[in-house]
Amino acid sequence: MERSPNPELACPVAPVVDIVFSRWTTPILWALHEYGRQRFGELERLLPTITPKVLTQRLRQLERDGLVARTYHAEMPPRAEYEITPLGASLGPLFAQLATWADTGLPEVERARQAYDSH
Amino acid sequence: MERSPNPELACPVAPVVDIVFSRWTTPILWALHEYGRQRFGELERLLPTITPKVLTQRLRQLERDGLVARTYHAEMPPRAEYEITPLGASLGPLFAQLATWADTGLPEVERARQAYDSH
DNA sequence: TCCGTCACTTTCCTCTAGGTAACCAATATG
DNA sequence: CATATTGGTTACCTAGAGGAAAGTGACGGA
Repeated sequence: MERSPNPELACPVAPVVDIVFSRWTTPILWALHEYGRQRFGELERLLPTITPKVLTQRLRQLERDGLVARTYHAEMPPRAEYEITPLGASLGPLFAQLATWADTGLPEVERARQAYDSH
Repeated sequence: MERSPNPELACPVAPVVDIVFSRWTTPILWALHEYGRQRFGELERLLPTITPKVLTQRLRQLERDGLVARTYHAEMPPRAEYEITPLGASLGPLFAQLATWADTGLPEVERARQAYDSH
């Protein structure tokens, strides 16, 4: 979770990577950005292979980092709603550019791998 | 290394994350982009806390993915040079945008964390 | 003959993100 | 009474990334 003193000295991008890019944080942010405010169970359905433990962990981290806001209604059964904050939404253009790069970049990476793997 | 079937279904950004964003791949790409072609030992000096094992591992992966090119001179002592490929360089604007986001985003994240941690 | 240089390689270890499965509180409904 | 619902929690386990430290091969120089 904590970066050693060096990588970020050499690279201003490194600290952002820690906060935004991991297996599930990116899909969660994307889902909230695409489909708007969602309940816990709705997020589970949008990300069918995530487990409740991990979903809670990532949501808590995103909440702590100010990228996602949680609203809890102590009804019975309870209701919890998650939505993107303005800070989280400010990542939108970045995600869009990443998705654009993926369109042409991923196929090129795939070709490079096949070339490399066949000596 | 392999994504389960789902996260990328929900999020077109996820596959890119695997290729580009990890502890050391980002700093390595950044260093090669900033300072141009570098020898193995020069990279070690630019990233003082990386170990040779990990540097080799990440460079091989970047080479296989077509983001970095390796030139080996079988002299004695040997000489190996690494440089960014056009595909790797095409990530430049993205990294720039990430660095820009970091300027205002990271302090906001820091404030959010302090607010969260003091209940 | 021993030392140093360079680009690694090898072995061993630790740490953590994530997965599996079971459990829980509190209430409404049948 | 049992059951379903919701938003989690808990204990346990595994795989993989990364770190530490030592070794390697081939040669040139002292």
